[in-house]
Amino acid sequence: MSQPFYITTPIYYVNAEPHLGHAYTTIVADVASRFHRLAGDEVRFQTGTDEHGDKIAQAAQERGVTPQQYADQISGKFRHLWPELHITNDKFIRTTDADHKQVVTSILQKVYDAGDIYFAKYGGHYCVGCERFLTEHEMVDGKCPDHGTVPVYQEEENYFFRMSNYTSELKAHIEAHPDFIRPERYKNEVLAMLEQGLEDLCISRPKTRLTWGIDLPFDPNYVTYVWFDALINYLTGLGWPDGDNMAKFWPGAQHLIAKDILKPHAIFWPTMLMSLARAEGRPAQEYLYQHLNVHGYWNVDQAKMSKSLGNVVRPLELAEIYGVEAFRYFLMREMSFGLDSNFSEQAMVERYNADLANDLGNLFSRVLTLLHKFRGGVVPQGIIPSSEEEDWPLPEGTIHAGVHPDDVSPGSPLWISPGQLHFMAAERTYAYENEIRAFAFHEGLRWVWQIISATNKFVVIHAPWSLAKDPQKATELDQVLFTLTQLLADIAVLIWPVMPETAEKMAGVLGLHSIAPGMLEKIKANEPLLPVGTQTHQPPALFPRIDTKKVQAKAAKAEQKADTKPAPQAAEEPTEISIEQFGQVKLKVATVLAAERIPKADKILKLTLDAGEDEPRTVVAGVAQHYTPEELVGMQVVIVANLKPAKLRGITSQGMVLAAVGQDGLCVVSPSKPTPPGSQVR
RNA sequence: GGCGAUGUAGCUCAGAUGGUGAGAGCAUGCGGCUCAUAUCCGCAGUGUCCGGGGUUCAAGUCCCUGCAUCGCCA
Repeated sequence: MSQPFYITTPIYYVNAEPHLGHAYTTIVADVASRFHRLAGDEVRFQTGTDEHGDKIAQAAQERGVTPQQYADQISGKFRHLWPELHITNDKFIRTTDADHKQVVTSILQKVYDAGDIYFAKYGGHYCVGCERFLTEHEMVDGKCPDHGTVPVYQEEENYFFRMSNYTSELKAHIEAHPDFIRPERYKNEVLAMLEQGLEDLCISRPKTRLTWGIDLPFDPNYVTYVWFDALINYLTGLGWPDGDNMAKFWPGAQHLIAKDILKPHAIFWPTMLMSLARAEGRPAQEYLYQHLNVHGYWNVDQAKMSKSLGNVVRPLELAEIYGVEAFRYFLMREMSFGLDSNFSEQAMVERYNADLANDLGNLFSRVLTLLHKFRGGVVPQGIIPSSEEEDWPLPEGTIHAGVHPDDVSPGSPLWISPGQLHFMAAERTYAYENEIRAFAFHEGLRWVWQIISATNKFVVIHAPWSLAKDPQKATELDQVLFTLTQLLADIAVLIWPVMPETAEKMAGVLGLHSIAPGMLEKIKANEPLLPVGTQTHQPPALFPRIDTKKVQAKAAKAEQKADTKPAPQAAEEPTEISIEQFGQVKLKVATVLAAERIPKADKILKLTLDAGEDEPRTVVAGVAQHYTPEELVGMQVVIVANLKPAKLRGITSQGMVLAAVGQDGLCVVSPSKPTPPGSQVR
């Protein structure tokens, strides 16, 4: 347990809808939060929306609504997106919240009273798009280089914050705390800015130009500059000045941002905090945040994105297609934190198949199948040796099928004993923890995948299916299956911050009630997570492999469609398919356990089916106009069992019910005699 | 214009303080196993370490220079 952890994302400007960049930042914050919760730390995770400024006022005007209405609308979109991405923020703050206005006002007054804000005349070329004055040098042909518009020359009096006074103090702090800004490249960038010297910061806008903002407490003719307003949200959210959370969480404050807003966070904000500290007569150290974590951009490779969705490419849709968990994993694994990365559907599918389906999903599936086959799914007797050396005794000449004898006799480089595997996992868990704490998520996940890989190797080396053939080796088989099952539990815990739902699903199947703080410590201490005798369940396919050929074919097809504008509908309907193609469709008999109407949906019913699996399936069927729910209960139907789950009216449908489409209605297909649920149909 | 970063196998990238034969993952080829989601394990490669100069007994690793890409600042 360490210091309470306070992580913030930027508050997102409501001039645009949420996109990949917002999602990434927020997912990173969520992963860090979850990791710290797992480590037993107290955690507070805050995100929100920034709602003041010229641009918002303009966008609202264009739509004929008030700025507040407009802000409410976009802010709501952010707020509702996060739960869908399995994000667990403790606080969602808005700069239009009353308490925030209060805090900003109060801080401005303090800083003003302390003499760090002064009034001065300023003239310059103001660009509305940039919301700031441009220097002569910045303009190209008298226009703003970013917006291509001619700035307006304006002379006005404004309030300025004495930022320049803090230049050397900030520089000293950064030099004394090398990880104040990380990764290092951004620290260097900030030092370079400081080297050039800071100017004072204009922190006001006259109301003649803008009214959508927070009034300056010492001059009602002005509103506060958006950055000065926005940054303070990090304090408001904790109940500044004297809320309980303030004392508890502010000392462990860490901010998370994308590189484009480095300057406000690395320069404006610390100097504001130093000024506030000075105004309160406290040391600056008490007010400065602990870390600023800076990440790079996602370059969306349009060419490699799905064409199946048409020409508009929306990375967030990939989360719907391949699952939120895989989406989170991909973002965390693919980007070297701090650097730019490329985002493409192809890269995501490759990671999905290689890391999630082949390595993790398949490991989970094979180990549990073995456990069920040979030990009834019960965790057998076994131990974790107290040291690598004192390993469980290895039978002489243990040679198993699957590998060359020379390669895997005990002592050879490829050999892994149960003790070695456990110790290796413990060691990698330490490494993983260090990387995650340092925001090197991609590195952290690499360590976890080393454990997964070693566990797969362990399966082959010890070949439980061979051990099972020899009754003399029952103890050895017990130990091997014990070890493997414990490793699955370890892995579930380790991936929880990134893929919480998957981890919990794994835990459930393993008979582990929940994933709780303290488990990380157990793994590091080589203590088993699953008691001997624990009953496990049949494994589901965590990440069904994605057939890349199908995806490509689909993409190609969609591309054709896109090329020839009026899509020739009937053109591609293959007249014949192969038996293999048909074999890919898994049809099963299922019994309807329950059926219910869905509010506001007159065509579909929500069915709960027994398909001979551990848990009942939910399938949405479009039969409401032809069957009453009562008629269906108890009836046997045929379902497509391996259909990709789809969301209909907010309900995830895991398959579809087959029905004959006649001239006057639908008729559900049913076996002609009662058949055990789960029976194959072919 | 100033400053900085990056340029290493087909792809994505690791490679403090210069010193045994240049690495990982993915993709590729070959072999093995059959518990598993046609998955897993093993083996095998290929690289002018951006080009050119230099320092050194020794340089992806230091210096200079050129090119390319990107970023920051003006």
